[in-house]
Formats: sequence, C-alpha cells, structure tokens
Amino acid sequence: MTKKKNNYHHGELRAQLLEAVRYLIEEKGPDGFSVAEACRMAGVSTAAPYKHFKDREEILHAVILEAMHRMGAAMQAAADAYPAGDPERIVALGRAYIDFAKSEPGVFAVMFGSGNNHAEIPALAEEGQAKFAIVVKVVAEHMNRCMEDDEVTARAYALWCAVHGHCFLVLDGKADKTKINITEDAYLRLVGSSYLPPK
Amino acid sequence: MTKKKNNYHHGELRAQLLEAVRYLIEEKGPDGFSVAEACRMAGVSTAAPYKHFKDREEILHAVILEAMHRMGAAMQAAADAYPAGDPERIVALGRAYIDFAKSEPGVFAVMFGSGNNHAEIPALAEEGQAKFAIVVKVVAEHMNRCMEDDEVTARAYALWCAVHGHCFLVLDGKADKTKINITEDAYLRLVGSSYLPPK
DNA sequence: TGTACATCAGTGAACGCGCGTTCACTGATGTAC
DNA sequence: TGTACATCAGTGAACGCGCGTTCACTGATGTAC
Repeated sequence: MTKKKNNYHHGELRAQLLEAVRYLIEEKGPDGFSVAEACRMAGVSTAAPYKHFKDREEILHAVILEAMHRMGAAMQAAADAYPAGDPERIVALGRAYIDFAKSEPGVFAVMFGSGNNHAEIPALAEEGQAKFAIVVKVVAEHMNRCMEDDEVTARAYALWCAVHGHCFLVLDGKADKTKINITEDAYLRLVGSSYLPPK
Repeated sequence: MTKKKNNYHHGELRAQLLEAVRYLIEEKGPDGFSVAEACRMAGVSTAAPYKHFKDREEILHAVILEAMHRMGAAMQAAADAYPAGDPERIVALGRAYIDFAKSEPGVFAVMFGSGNNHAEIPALAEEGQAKFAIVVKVVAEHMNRCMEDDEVTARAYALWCAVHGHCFLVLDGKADKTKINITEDAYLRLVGSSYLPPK
C-alpha cells in the first residue's frame, strides 16, 4: 500500500495521494482525512502535495471527481448490459448505484452527503448531470419518448431519489434497524415498476 | 443570541450550547463546529460544557436527538392534520420531512448523512424507528392493513426513500442543476400515488 | 430570621496535539549542442 | 557519446493556529438548624 523506493519523481504521487485520501475517508469517515496523514501513507513529506494541488479542498474535489467518473462508468456499463426497453435495465442501473455506495460508503457520503458546497464546482456539477442523463436516457427509451419530455425527467428523477434515499438509509444503518421484509432486488423492482409501468 | 449577564448558574447553558452548535452546523456545515466556538457564542469558558457533557461527541448526539424529536413532532402533526386514508396525508408527511431538511440542512446532514456511526447509539436508533413508525402507520391505515404487513412496510420504506433521496439531492443543489419540470408537490403526489394506488 | 455549610456550575490558565501551509533547498531527469 | 543546464518534483524544518480536555479554583445558591 505504501511504496517507498525512490521518492524523487516517482511520478505517481498524485494518484497515490488520491488513493490514500480515499482510504482514509473510508476508514475515518467524511472529513476524517488530513493532508498530513495522506502524506504519511504515500511515504512523502507534507509539503509534497502542494506541487500537485492548490490546497486540501482541491485534493478532496479531485477525489470526488474521480469517484464520480467511476460511478458513472459503472452505471453506464450496467445500462448497456440490457437492451433498450428491458425493465431489467433500470434495476441494473439501481444495482450499480447501490453497489458503489456500499463498496465506498465514505466516498459516497462525501460526494453527496456533506457540506452541500461542491455542487458549485463546475466540473463536479457537470459530472453529476452526466450521471443523471444516463438515468433519463434509460427512462426515455423505456417510454419511447425523448429525453426532454417532462414526464420522462420527472420519472427519472423519482427513480433516482428512490435509489439515492435507499443508499443513505442503508449506509446509516437506518434500513437495517427497521425490519423491512423486502430484498434489495425486490425493492428495486417495486420502484422500477411503480414509475415505469409496462404500458 | 449570546446572553451574557450572570453566567454562574445561569441554568440554561446546556440548551444554549445546543443552540450554538446547531447554529454553527448550519453556518459551517457538518463537523464544522467546535466546542470552543460554541462556548464563545454562549459567553462561557471552554471548560464549562464538560459539566454537562462527557465530550464533544456527546454534544453532537444531544443535538441530533433533539432534532429528531422536533422532526418527529412535525411529521406527526402533519399526519394528524388529515383523516386516515386521505391521500393528502402522505403528501403532508413528505412535506414536513422536506421542510425540516430545508430549514435545517446542516443538522439534517448530520442526522443522516455523515459518518454512519450514530445508528449504533441506542437512543438515536430508537428515535429513528419511531419516525419510521409514523410513516408505516399512515400507510397501514391507508391500505387498511396492519402495521406488520410486509406489503405495508415495503411501501412505507419506498416512500421514505423517495422523500429522503429528494431531500439530499435538493440540499446538494443536485436537483436544481438538472432542470426537472416538476414542482415539489407534484413530485410528492407522483410518489404517493405510485406506491399507494387509490385501490 | 440569621447563619453555617454542602453542592453545584461556573472560571481561566494550561497542556499537548496535529494540522495546513510556506520556504529555501536539493537532487534526479530530459534536452540541446 | 559527453557535458551543461533548465526544469521539475521532491525534502525537511518551521510557522502559527485552534482545538479538546484537564485542573485546581471560586462564588452563587439552597438547605438545615
């Protein structure tokens, strides 16, 4: 995890720092990371990061942006695994979303849950819209309408909320505590069929 | 906001600290508060809080618990404003939830979004279940079934997720960025009617 | 009603800590001739 | 191929800061007699 060897120009510091921060966020929760500790993990002096990032905040934004890319790719892959119109498609999309949240709960929380600040960062806002566009496209194809149709965006939004909300409740452990007798897949099907009737 | 007067035994320090913390959380985001700053706001030395709380974490938990109480009361009041079976009831319930999240976004984020730790605090978990029980009861009455019915809990859960997810997306500013042509009330009705068909 | 005293909720000074960021520096690398 | 040099990505020491928590203390309050 911590590669020492020749640290002058090891050329991977940026990536290594991001990995360290991701690790620390998972380990200690959102905002539980420090630049200093990430440096320690990367085997580098505390001044080194400032050759790659302006400040702590910029490091965090980079982590979020990278995570959004990965999440978007996973969602796209899930959607592509089924033909247009197949109701399993939205289920798979939701699965991908949930899987990401479960496998990186800390990062997920940082992406969505924390200081409501970073929707103002253009790069992040853009990436967020791109992810939503994936959902809209799937819904549009399912309903045989265009992506700009209000009915389409409303249903896509409702779908997103249902899955997004579920992720947060699961990560908080709230879902476990309230004995609900429904599997996650059944939940996804219920949600999917509620908003996208076979028609 | 900061009452000075006689600080020896002013008798309201506990409540005043909680208010200060709430304020700081709104102002600086989750985890953006410090004991020291809350003390400054309350006009009290930094040692004073330890007469009322074990440590910083206990202060936070008190804030969360109190907020959960208020939120639960608001939800109950909303449900009580309509007769059992009236579909407006779930809409009102959702409204209350959303209103709380919007009026105290920072506290809401701390309650649900942050370090997925505090579902393990019994008092908080209990309060969370009580809030969910309100939703379950409304759904059960709407469907004329008992609260333990799997169909009831599943739909109540789906409703909760839909509203909960919407709150997070709104607070993150994600909802604004994706031009969705649906009002919040229309969204609530869509969600409500999707899970609770008139039957 | 007046006094002695236990209790309780504050004070304020101090502690050790880890943090983010800066600075002048150094040594490895790639390039031009 | 060898050498001079600019560039670039590191170092390590230092800074000032605000924090959480502790400690012995103090003075206001309520109670017993």
